[in-house]
Amino acid sequence: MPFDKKFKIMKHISVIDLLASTAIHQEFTVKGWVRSFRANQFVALNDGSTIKNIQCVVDFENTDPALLKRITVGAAVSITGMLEESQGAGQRVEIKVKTIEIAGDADPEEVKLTILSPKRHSLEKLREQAHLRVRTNTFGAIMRLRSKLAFAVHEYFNKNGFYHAHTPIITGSDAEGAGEMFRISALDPENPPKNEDGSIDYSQDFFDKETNLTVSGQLEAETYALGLGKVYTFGPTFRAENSNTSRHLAEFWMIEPEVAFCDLDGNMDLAEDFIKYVINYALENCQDDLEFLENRLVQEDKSKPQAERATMLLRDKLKFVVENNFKRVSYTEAIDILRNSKPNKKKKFKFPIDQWGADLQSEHERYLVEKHFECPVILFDYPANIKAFYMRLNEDGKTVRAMDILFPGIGEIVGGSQREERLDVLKDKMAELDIPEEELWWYLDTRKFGTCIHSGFGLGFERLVLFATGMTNIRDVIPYPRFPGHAEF
RNA sequence: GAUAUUGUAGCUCAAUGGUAGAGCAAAGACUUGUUAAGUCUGAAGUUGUAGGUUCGAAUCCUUCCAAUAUCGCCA
Repeated sequence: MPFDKKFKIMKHISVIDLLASTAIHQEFTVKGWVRSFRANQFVALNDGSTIKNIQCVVDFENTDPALLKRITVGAAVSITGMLEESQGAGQRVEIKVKTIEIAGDADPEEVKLTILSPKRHSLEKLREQAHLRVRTNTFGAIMRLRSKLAFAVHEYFNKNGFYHAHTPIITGSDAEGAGEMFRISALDPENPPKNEDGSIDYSQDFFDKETNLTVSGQLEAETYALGLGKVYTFGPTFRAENSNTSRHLAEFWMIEPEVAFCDLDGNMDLAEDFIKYVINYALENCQDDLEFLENRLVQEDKSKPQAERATMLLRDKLKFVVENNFKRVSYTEAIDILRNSKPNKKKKFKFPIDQWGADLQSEHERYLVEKHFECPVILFDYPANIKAFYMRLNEDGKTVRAMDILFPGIGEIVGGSQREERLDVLKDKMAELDIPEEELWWYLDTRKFGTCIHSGFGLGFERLVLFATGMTNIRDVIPYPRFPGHAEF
């Protein structure tokens, strides 16, 4: 039984249920926000349950003009009336209004200064009013899709025998090496206790040590994989990097599965299967929102030169990902492809590829994904010296069992690896990179007590939402984006 | 952090160094089965900021601020 019926919390029906209802000539109460009020009688009402509006027809000749005047764009209203078949062409059913109550007024003179005013607004303008943008069609669609995708993430792992591990947000280890961290402290910033050498004495802080916001739950997830077998984390992650791009955030949500007795091949299989499941879930469960976002992109493309237009519609692009295998290519093969590529020979790359061992720049990744293979690509077996300390060293002694998944238009969406399970090799690597063993004693313990082959990856949730929605700026797929200089709202 | 571009009405944009203008939105009136409704009317501006060049600056120069894109770091 639906929650609303069971607990009688809501005495009104949602728009999504009303639009699907066949209860013609029955009375309903519906509550939402006025999207438009046409011809003094047609209220387009939206309550967020779906991108679609319910049309409510007001008998304006028998309604107090003072009340009609308060039915303005953005106002919250409660409408009671009969569900009837619509005489107009745009909708199957509509509500013949019996009573209309203004729950919350919206002064048109003030509404016109906001993005609520009924016209097209740029995404930049919407970003400045992030608290109101969820009331627009575009952001309603994006955020409903984001919510559904998050649900699909949990559903996938739950169906496949994974346990959700809640790894800490506050971390006492600063050896993860995934980026600059945000320090957290309860000390008086005006007058912190000092050591003799003038540095801040964190032993007097809340946790008796220096602590930060997590940059990754991976190390903790590894310890849980080596007990629960298959685990995943899905939570906020923080990076204090001064990154100003359309695909980086200082606060983002990361999905990190970790699996015991799983090698890199199994890891790639998991990542590919997972992504396909989640994208397919959106295709099957978010059709109205995807249709709207697809049309939005088509409209946007019309103002672009032919060469910059999308070659595939949004939903076709998603279907393509679901139905086709990702191309798996070793780093060494990728270097060969790039070295012999036209842009490399014609010196079109800003960073020419000449020898094995070079880190791939985004221009190279884009070439592989968007020009050469034209599909998602999994790159694996990277040179050891450009990757993190915990990745499994291959028998060749120079590559590690790392893999990145590259998506068209987005770049790196997944970064993962088989983890180094051999205690001596791991210790040598840490010594090489000056990572103190004392910091990670608990992590090293996993390699002492019943170590085993295991693998995992990190997937940036917002990058997945970017791909699924066809949006191009990551700040538009999270309610309140955090990036350098921006923590408003 | 680097580079580039942009900043004019609520929004999207015009304006050769010479009177700041249009569309949309909003307001008022009319119309009333509309689908981003329609018709008419009036209103709306310290051209991001601070300085400079010039008889004259939205326009040229400099400072600062902001936004966006690309790059680096990554997810």
